[in-house]
Parts: sequence; C-alpha cells; structure tokens
Amino acid sequence: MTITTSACPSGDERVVLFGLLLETNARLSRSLGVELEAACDLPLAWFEVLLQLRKVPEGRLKMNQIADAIVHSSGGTTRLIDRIEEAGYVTREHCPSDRRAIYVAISANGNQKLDEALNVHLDYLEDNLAKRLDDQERRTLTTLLKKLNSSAKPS
Amino acid sequence: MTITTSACPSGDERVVLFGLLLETNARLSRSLGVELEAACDLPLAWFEVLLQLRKVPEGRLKMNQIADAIVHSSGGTTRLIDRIEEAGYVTREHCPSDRRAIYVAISANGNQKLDEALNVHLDYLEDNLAKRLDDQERRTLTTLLKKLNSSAKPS
DNA sequence: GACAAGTAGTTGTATATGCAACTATAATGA
DNA sequence: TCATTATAGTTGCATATACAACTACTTGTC
Repeated sequence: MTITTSACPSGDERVVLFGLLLETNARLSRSLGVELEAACDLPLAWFEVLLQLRKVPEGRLKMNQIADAIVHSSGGTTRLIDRIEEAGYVTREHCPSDRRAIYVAISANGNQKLDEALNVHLDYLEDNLAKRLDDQERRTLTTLLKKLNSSAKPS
Repeated sequence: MTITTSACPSGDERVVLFGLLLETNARLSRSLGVELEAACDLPLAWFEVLLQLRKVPEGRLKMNQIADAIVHSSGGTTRLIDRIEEAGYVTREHCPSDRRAIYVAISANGNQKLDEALNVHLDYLEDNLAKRLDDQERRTLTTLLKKLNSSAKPS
C-alpha cells in the first residue's frame, strides 16, 4: 500500500493562509513576550489584561469580560487574575448589583507598569510592524483582521 | 497622586493592530482546535506537525526543523513528538549523516489521519475564511502576513 | 413566593509547554 | 591529534492553562 498523500490539499491557498496566521502570531507573540519579560518582568498575558482594563474608561471589567477579551477559559482567567492581583497590578472588587460577579480593576501600580510595558511594546511594534508594513498596509491588515475576527466571536 | 493613565497610547493604531492579530489568532485556532478534536480526535498541535511533514516531499523533517516551523521550544517539541509517535502517526528515524539528529517521518496512519483532518480543516476554512474574505482579500492578507512573518524569523 | 433553570466565579485535576541542565555527537583549530 | 566549542535532542522541574464539577447567586415561571 503506497502512501499516496491523496488529493493533498495541503497546498490549498486557504490552508497556507491559515498556517501563516498561526505562524505569524506565534513568532510575534513569542518575541514580544520575551522582550516584555526581559524589560519589564511582565508576562504577555498580564500585559494583555492590563491593556484591556485601560481600554475602558472605568478601568475595570468583570471576570467574564476579561476571559472573553483575551480568549481564555473561565477557570484559566481566575488563576491568571489571582497572579496579577498578587503582584499588585489589579484588585478584585465586589459588584453591588450582582453578587455573583467580580470586578477586576487596574491599580496605580498596574497603570504604572502598563505605561512601562507600552513603551517596550511601541518600540517593538516600530521594529516589527512599522518597519515591515507601511501605513496603508497596516490599515488594510487591520480591516481584514477585523472582518475575520468578528465572525469567529459567537462561534 | 492621580492615575493619569499618562499619554495612554493604548489606542495607538499599531497597538490595536497587534491586539487584533492576537485575538484573531486565538479565536480561530481555538475554534479549529475544538472542531479537529471533536471530528478527528486530533489536537491542533499534532495537525500542525503532520501538515509540516506533508509539505516536504520526503515526508520527514528533523526535530529542530519541526520545532522552528511550529514555533515551539526544543524540549516541548520532543514531548510533542513523543505523544504523536505513541499514537502511531509518526516515527523517529536515525539520521545516517549526523548521529545527533533524528528524523521524524509521517506514517501511513499519519497520512490517513491528516487527510481526515484536512477535510475538517477545509470545511472550517470555508466557513471562517472564505465566507468572510473574498479571493482578493485573502490574497492581500496572505501577502501582508508573509511580509510580517519573514521579519520575525531570525529574531 | 418557591422552584427550576441559567449564570459568575472558583477549585481539583490533568496536561502541555518552556527553561535550564544534561548527554552525545560534530566541527573547529592549535 | 586532542581540546575546545557548538549543536541535536532529551529530561527534571516549574508553571500556565483547560475542563469539569462545584458553590453561590440571579432570573424566569407557575
């Protein structure tokens, strides 16, 4: 019995695209993670959480909102927030209107750390995004990723 | 001391783009992983390895080539290949010209499993890529990701 | 109001992965 | 040739995460 490799659609244009997406993401997030860790002693996942918290004017989100935003499981998010809280970058606050829910709020230390990390991040992006893609290309990429992303949300 | 949130570059166009890349990837790979696992009982990481092996005509790669292709650490790759080998989808072969090196070769079962998985993957891509982006957009995205990716390789 | 069903978050447990130390082999060069 | 340095892969250990079961609370229905 020969291994025919059959119709072998591994060269399919969509398969290639998807593989590229995985690879690009893996390389970029790994190298950013290394830099953040080295320069700020801040894991990438923590950075993502702090960034999400800064995005909203109140500076706080519920556990499940964070879990959704960073695409983690509920249990994983609990543990992640445990660690970030222990480091003093966020605090848990009770939600008055729903006693099941918990707000996670960024602290002063968290904001300071995030500023630090954003400097590293911006340098990184300058080297790895801006150097490779011009304004127009970045805008196009943003648009395309948004299209791709919105679809996958409700699953 | 007020929490000024400082210059707050979290809305920076590049930061947004990077966040989008992380999020898109996380959502897509998670949902593909769930489908592959459900339909073929094949973890996404295994699928990635098998796909890399099929990409090359010989159907085999050295450990470090695999590690690089799928962006894993060397130790992580050893363990990953251990599991895939135990499942019978790949085999380890000695390299005659370098006795330190090990070839990992896809087996007949591995090829069969990969065909199965590719069917799922192609359906998935049809739903999640092709439905959202037309041919032109996919080509553009591919080009942009390639540019982005080539840069990050040597690190 | 009370019971059923749904939702928010946590915890036990299993697993996957990275890092650093290690072994074995190869390449370099004095 | 032998010693040094570099490389390929594996292993011990620590950690991060997912899944499923659980508790506590809320919402909907009668």
